[in-house]
Amino acid sequence: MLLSTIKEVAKRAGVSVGTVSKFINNIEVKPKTRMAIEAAIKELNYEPNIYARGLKMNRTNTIALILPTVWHPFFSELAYNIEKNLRALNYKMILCNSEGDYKIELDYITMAKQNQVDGIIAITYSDIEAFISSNLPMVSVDRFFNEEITYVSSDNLMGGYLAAQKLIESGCQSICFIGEGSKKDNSTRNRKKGFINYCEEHRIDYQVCEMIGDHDKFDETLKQFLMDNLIQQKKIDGIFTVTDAYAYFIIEKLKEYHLSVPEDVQIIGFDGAKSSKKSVIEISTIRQPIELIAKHTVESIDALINKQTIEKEIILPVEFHQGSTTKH
Amino acid sequence: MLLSTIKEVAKRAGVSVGTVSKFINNIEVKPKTRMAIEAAIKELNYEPNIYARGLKMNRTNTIALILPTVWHPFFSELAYNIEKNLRALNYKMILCNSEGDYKIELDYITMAKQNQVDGIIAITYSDIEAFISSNLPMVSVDRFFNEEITYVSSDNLMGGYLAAQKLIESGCQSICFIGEGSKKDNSTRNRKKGFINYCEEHRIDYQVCEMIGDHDKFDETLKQFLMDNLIQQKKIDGIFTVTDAYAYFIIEKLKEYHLSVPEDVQIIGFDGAKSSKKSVIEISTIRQPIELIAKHTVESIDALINKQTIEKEIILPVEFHQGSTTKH
DNA sequence: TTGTACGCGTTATCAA
DNA sequence: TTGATAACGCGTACAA
Repeated sequence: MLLSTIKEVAKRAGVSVGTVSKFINNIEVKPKTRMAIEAAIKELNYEPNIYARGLKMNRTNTIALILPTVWHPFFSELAYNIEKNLRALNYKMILCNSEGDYKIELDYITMAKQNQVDGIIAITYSDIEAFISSNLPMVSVDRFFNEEITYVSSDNLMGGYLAAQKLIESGCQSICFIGEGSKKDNSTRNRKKGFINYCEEHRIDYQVCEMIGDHDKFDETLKQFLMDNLIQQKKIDGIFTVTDAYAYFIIEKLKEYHLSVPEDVQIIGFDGAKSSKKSVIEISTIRQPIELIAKHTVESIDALINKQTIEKEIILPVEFHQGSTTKH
Repeated sequence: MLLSTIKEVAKRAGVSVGTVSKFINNIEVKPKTRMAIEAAIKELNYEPNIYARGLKMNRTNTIALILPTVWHPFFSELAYNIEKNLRALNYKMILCNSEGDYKIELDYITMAKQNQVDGIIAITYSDIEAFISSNLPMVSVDRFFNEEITYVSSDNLMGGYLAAQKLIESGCQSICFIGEGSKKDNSTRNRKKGFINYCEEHRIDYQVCEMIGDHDKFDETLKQFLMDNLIQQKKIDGIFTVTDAYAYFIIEKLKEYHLSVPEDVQIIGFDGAKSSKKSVIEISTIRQPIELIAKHTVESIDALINKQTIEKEIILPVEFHQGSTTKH
């Protein structure tokens, strides 16, 4: 079961390599020669060597997907859908878990530049612009870099707005936003902004518990915030968290103090990812259209690779998912 | 920021391509020439073309990971860890979601044969042996094919045994195994077998609710089983499910009939995967040593690629995780 | 220590 | 319609 080359196939079929190449690439050949080539390929168990082809064509049909970690419901659902869409266009996908580490991200980008891949899909909050050359097609998901770099994102602004609206409509009197952001991460900033927009438009009092950057202290800050506003005094009865993960975390914390959700406090998260195809979303949340994100991301990277012109900014609609953490 | 070739670097540095190649591959050159080459590389923004190298060397430092879907807690945790281990050995990983579809699996294997990858790591229950040539290194995870194909697996037999033991130790009087298997899938069969072994060794009555192959009817079978043994009469007070996913499913079902876990029925699942690094395992379960599996799998595939001799069968220990679905 | 020249497997050009 | 041959970028004998 050894592999053979196009040369051997040509010799066996009694034709030239050029003709075999044409056949492989679906260019018309005489029925008779076609049959001879087909037979030779089968007999010799021939498979085209993609690397020789890549060398010649400067195309490998491979895309790198760089994300923090696939070990996370949102990213695994996204990675699954992106791979599915890529495969439909005959691309392979190299999975790159950067763990949000700038150095690892650069390693992957270096790899990409070595012609390993035709393009990059990245979810990153590091400043990697400088390392992206214009001849390396890239699509950013969730993160805006600059006017040049195509990006695909959920409508985070609308998501935050919707969350505030739903909390109020479900009967909350006093609501807050809880999250941990980074300066770079405009998507989480927009979630907060949308939330605030709604509150200010409707003259509703709101609070924000946030910590930029310094992750270590957030636990403490959060605990203090919950103490002050929920446990010692029930000032707040509605919470919007920047991600579902935070929502789950807070639900656990509240349990410890015997506050019940949604009776005492209602909570809305953000993401709406499921940990597997069959599982269900338990909490109330703003759901990102993951399938759509994947679809548009792949369409964009494919268009970039094929030098077609495309929208540089794609914002996709979110929707509210009613779960068990808000009242009907 | 255009890419340049080794030729251009050589010209710029005033040396030959051979010398540059040596430098790239860490073969000693004179300090003076080294500096000239280093400068030229920087100036020309040179990156070695991995495909030209791969063509020449017949190595690409890329591994294909074939699994049903990364959109699943167990597989995403596994994929994450495998990629991490591969990266440490300087391999890239192509992620292949086969959705358990034989045809898609073969497509990926064809790709692998075209020299896209140096080896395959596969989690599959299809009969793909025939398509694996001996010159394509492969490690199977969880599935035994034959004596030739290296495989890495949890100790499923011990897991089933442990589950039965723990249920009994937690006070169960009458226990059962619930699962859906396939004829090919020896890992789930072993879970059942271990469970039965314990019961028979200790002369404990047990039941089995199982369906091989025909997925459509399983829902109905299961419902009937629960009706007969739990809802109408409380015959059973301990359940071992073949995976965590089934455990969750059954917990939901029991809720509908107002049976509470673990008070009325205790449940132990199998897998113990977390949906993200930070999340916690809620249910009682037999935990697979995912990190260890990843580590040994990667070591094995690397050894195979480098033609080293290795263990053909690696069985790794499982452990019981105490969660909220069994009594202490 | 460095340079030359060939080959890896494929596609593209052009002539037949 | 087919065949011959020159690239593609790199590694490596072998020669200098």
